[in-house]
Amino acid sequence: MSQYALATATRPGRPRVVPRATSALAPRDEILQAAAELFVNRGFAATSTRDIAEKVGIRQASLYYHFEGKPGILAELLELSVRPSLEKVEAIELECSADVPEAALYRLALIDADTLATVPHNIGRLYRMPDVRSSEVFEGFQPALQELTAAYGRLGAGVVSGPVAATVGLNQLGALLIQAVEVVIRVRSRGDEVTRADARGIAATCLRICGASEERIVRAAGAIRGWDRGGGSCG
Amino acid sequence: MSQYALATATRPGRPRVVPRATSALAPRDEILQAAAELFVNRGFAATSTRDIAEKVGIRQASLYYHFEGKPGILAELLELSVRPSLEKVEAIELECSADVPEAALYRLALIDADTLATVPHNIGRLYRMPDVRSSEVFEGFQPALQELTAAYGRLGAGVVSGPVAATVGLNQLGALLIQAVEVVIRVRSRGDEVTRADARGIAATCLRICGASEERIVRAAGAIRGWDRGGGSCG
DNA sequence: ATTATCTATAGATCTATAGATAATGC
DNA sequence: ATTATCTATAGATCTATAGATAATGC
Repeated sequence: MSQYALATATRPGRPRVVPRATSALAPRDEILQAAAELFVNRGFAATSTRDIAEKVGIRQASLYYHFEGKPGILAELLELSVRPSLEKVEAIELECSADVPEAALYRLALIDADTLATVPHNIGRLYRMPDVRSSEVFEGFQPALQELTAAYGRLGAGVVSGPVAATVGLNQLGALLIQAVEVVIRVRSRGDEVTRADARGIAATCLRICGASEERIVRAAGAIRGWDRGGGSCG
Repeated sequence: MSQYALATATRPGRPRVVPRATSALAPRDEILQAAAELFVNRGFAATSTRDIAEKVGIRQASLYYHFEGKPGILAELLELSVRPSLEKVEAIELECSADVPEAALYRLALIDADTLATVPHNIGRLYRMPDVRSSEVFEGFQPALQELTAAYGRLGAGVVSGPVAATVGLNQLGALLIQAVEVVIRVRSRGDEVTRADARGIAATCLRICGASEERIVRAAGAIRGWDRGGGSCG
């Protein structure tokens, strides 16, 4: 045996009946990938555990070594597409919503849009699918999603100007803003890519929805750039 | 027996094990209603024929007297949500696209938005669901949908002004316009109603997407009013 | 006779478990 | 010993058909 272990290093465990392609992914991640693509393109309920296994190149029963069935796989995929937002929303609210509320909203929208734009196989769609929404797994995520909507609402409320406040109710504002961010999902569904520049455009749209002036928007975008470099404090 | 047949007139056929509620609907339509609600709220693949039958109050096997299974029911629902548009698109294009293209686009968008707004249980969502899109039934509707997108593209192309034409490709324009109309589906999914006024606003949005001036939009909306009263000719 | 249901059920999935097996790693 | 697979299969749906039955209508 050479001391230079190759990428194709053989793993422990009985070999697959269809030999593994030289995939850099761990088996668990291979399964997540395959499931993501099938769930998004054919539907969650329409995808059987056998479909997933076939795509990976293993036997149906072998899935259960890595996951507790289809619901377990779904749970992990849902987690992947919201964790980044949830992790950062609290920090963003604390950091700077008081003095520059529009910067905070811009930042949250940008992170969200970016996550949705880069997450594999457009799994942001899962949240929109009725078979997912009515699954037991989804119930566990509902509180987190509502909290996220509420955060958008609070941040938006700090930005809104008089005429906007008169038109759109505060409890609708959060939903409206998330809606705007989720354009990313729709664009990707059409097969188009969403660039970092697109994401900034979407974040700006969120501020416009709140009635922010173009000047405030430019300032908010500028504040972000400082963040990305320096990190943390709200100059 | 009285000569005054009641609405609850007994029908031929063996009685149901769960007696019919006094539904004005024909059994076939009862099934369509129940299926529409389940397909949209739980998903097509996630809904079994037994679920549908239960909701109607009949036995699972009895569905097959009225439909050729789940796909047959789906086909009829899909039909319901596009037939009005398809029926009228040709007439609209012939009537007046040459002299007042913006009126034609406005009219088509309005009819579409109105259909999507009033169709029962928001069945416009079906076209967006991956389990539906990958079903065999859906393939049959794809040509009609593409033709509809193409019609939006042609009508839009007659309206676009220079700066818009420079930005958005002509083959994308149709998709973009349909996208705008389908906001109706999204709004209804949120639980909100879509009024006739909302539909007019969406039709106007379509013209704005093409870069039409507010004046042209007002004129287009006015032309419609003439139509609704008089019918047919393009003054 | 016609219509609209019913009951019963075969056959096709689909999920999930039990237990065997073939690798690596120590 | 540990890990990751395999084979085999029980039990739970789910779809779709065959044939019986209970109404109305003529």
